[in-house]
Amino acid sequence: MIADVRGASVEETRSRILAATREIYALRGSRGTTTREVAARAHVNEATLFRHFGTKGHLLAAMLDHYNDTSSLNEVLDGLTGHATLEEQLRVLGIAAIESMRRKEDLIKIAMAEEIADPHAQVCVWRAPTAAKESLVKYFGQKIEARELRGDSAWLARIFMSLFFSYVMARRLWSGIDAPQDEAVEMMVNMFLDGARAN
Amino acid sequence: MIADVRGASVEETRSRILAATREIYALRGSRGTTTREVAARAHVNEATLFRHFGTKGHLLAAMLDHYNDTSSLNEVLDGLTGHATLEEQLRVLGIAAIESMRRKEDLIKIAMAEEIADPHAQVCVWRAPTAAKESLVKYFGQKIEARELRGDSAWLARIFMSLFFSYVMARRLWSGIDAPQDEAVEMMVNMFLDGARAN
DNA sequence: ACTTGATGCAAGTGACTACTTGCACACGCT
DNA sequence: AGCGTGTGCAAGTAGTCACTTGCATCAAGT
Repeated sequence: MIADVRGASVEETRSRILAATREIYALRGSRGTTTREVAARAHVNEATLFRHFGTKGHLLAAMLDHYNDTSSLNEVLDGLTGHATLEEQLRVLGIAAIESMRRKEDLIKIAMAEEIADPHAQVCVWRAPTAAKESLVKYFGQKIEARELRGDSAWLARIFMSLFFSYVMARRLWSGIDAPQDEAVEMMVNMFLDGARAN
Repeated sequence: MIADVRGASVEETRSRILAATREIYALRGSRGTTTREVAARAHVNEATLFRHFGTKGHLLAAMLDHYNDTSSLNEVLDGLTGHATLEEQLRVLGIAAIESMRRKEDLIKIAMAEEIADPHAQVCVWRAPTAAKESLVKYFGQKIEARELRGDSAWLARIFMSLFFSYVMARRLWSGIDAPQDEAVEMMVNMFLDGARAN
């Protein structure tokens, strides 16, 4: 029996359920995910799912918590001192932002769509971006103090992240131009630094 | 009887149903929307709803089609010659973009979430932005020819719209900074034109 | 006056959903 | 060896959902 996973550790079962939850949730949205389908995909009995998480709501919350990695950007920021120029640092940041968003694209989209329907999901999904935001604001603050950038650090961070947020979330709209990612990042960073005005 | 609207024209009934559909979809998401609730909000019998649209899926498609206004941006672009400076033109464009996106924020979110589930919804909702995109690319092309801007017109358009797309769609993330909209637009336009680099 | 068609209303159908229950099995720990 | 616990399995419950049906009513067109 493939489905019989007795003997697997409790944590393994749990994380298999959470992974399945994420997949189904991304496919069908919060209302569309059924505990049956999640259980099936996790190769777990539906009853086991409920024994672990009690209700579907708790399951979703647990999943969103579980896939809420807040760490990544800070590591990137720490490793940034190795890069000489400001351009280079921003490119690294941009690529990190794109990759992080892409990894959670599914969750972000669903969470945005269900903004009103499920406020708790909101909190969970936006927690990581919020932490990232704060680190970024601090980073830009330092760059302003060092007279490498000008303006308001919060707005710089907001605008900087806008570029990559849209790059990931609305790339469907721009299917005409599909430059390789590195090139795109370079273009966006250049725009961010120097603008588009001629001369 | 409030609910008895016999005598209203067929089109009126139809558009009342579509309006209700939009409201409920925005509130509950695609799976959370029930035909019962839509019918109730439209002050229409559920059977009438099905007599008009056949299935829930057709109803959604009809709603997305119905609220797909492609016109607005071109009018704005036409009225742009009255504004003297490039900055001013871009600000007007930015405000128009924000308002247009805000008006359809709910639809955009639905479409994004539905990306996988229902490809038809995609086509409907992205039709207007795609048209807008093309006009904008042309506009930026002219500005480049006139040596007011530099770069690739498609990318300029993409980056320019990124700013406002994120401004609307991710404003939840930036609840800390809530400058008045005009100020925000000014800031974004300035960034777009001159970048953030010091000196 | 008669027909036509859009609608209301009430009831219903079958499918699906979240969640439960009772029991058997199979591991790991002592 | 024995016990606890995590799991499978099958059946079930009460509710909800999309969608249908049959019939009565009302308004407009001819």
